[in-house]
Amino acid sequence: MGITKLADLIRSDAPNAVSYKDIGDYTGNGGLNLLFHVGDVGFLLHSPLTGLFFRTLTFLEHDIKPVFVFDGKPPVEKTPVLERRAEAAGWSSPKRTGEGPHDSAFQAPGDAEAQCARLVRDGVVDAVASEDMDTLPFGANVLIRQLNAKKDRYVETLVDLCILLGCDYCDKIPGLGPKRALTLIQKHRTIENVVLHINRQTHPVPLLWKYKEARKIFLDKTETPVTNLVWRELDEEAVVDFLCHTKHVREERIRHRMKTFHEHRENRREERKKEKAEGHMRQTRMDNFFRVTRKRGQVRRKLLHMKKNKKKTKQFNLKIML
DNA sequence: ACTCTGACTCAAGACGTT
DNA sequence: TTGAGTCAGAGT
DNA sequence: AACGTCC
Repeated sequence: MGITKLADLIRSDAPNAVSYKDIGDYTGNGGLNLLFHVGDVGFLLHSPLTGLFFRTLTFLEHDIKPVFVFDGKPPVEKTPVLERRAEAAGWSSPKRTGEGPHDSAFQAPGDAEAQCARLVRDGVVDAVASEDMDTLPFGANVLIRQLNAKKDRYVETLVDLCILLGCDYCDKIPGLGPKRALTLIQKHRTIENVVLHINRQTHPVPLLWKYKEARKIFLDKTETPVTNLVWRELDEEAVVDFLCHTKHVREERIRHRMKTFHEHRENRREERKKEKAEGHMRQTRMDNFFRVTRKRGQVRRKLLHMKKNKKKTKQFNLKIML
């Protein structure tokens, strides 16, 4: 679990920091947007895999190029869990829990989350959507965008706040919840200072508190192992082969989706050509996106976070927090 | 009065047809 | 299973 | 919008 309370805090104390955008608003800007996903290898072993296929095409149709990172952990012991989840989703549990395409999947060394953050930070990708793609991405998939250069200070502040809110890497100060944490951090900036100003009776600092280690994990600036991602076009035959022949998905379904995908793409191509012919680059929706984002004047954090959010049916929303 | 916590509940994917 | 949302009760 | 199917 990530820092769940952060979502609450943002909702209550910085509602303006969130704006909702349709996924379509990213389309048509030259198709250069990258979006980023974290997944579990286990998902490739089971039925939701089909969903992954469909969703990926939806991304592509919006000029979003997804990058998938899978946790390197062996899914073996997790299998029962995944099966149960699959059942909960209304599917019969798959019989073949064999081997997924590990070799074709990119596995992140160490913590995938951290890896993702690094890729964003280094500008390799634009944004991160974390957690399964199956369940709704949420709190943990809030990942950071545009924390370059001078803004690092704010990142540090945010990190300290998150540690106070409670993260996976160290204890928190009991009795110190979101409200007080925010207030204290705003006032004192760092955990060290906060600690000096709290009532140690009512809010005892954990013994051997390893918040510095946690901080280090968050702020870790070391290597970005995967620097050069290579974009490969969709290989229809390979997909069909894997999904249909190996996983026994009905081929017609896949082909059909693939067909609409190509049609969609063709339409867009012509549209773009037509626009170009007209000569005038009219305001793209992307411009609007930035304008909206920037116009938040007094925001508490000069960070840009992105959050992917899914709505009932097929519409995707993006939350952008400044 | 405000804040924190824990215990509880609830839902949960994508497509196509009707 | 997970995570989100709500509520009651204890704590400040 | 609701529902059944997907495997």
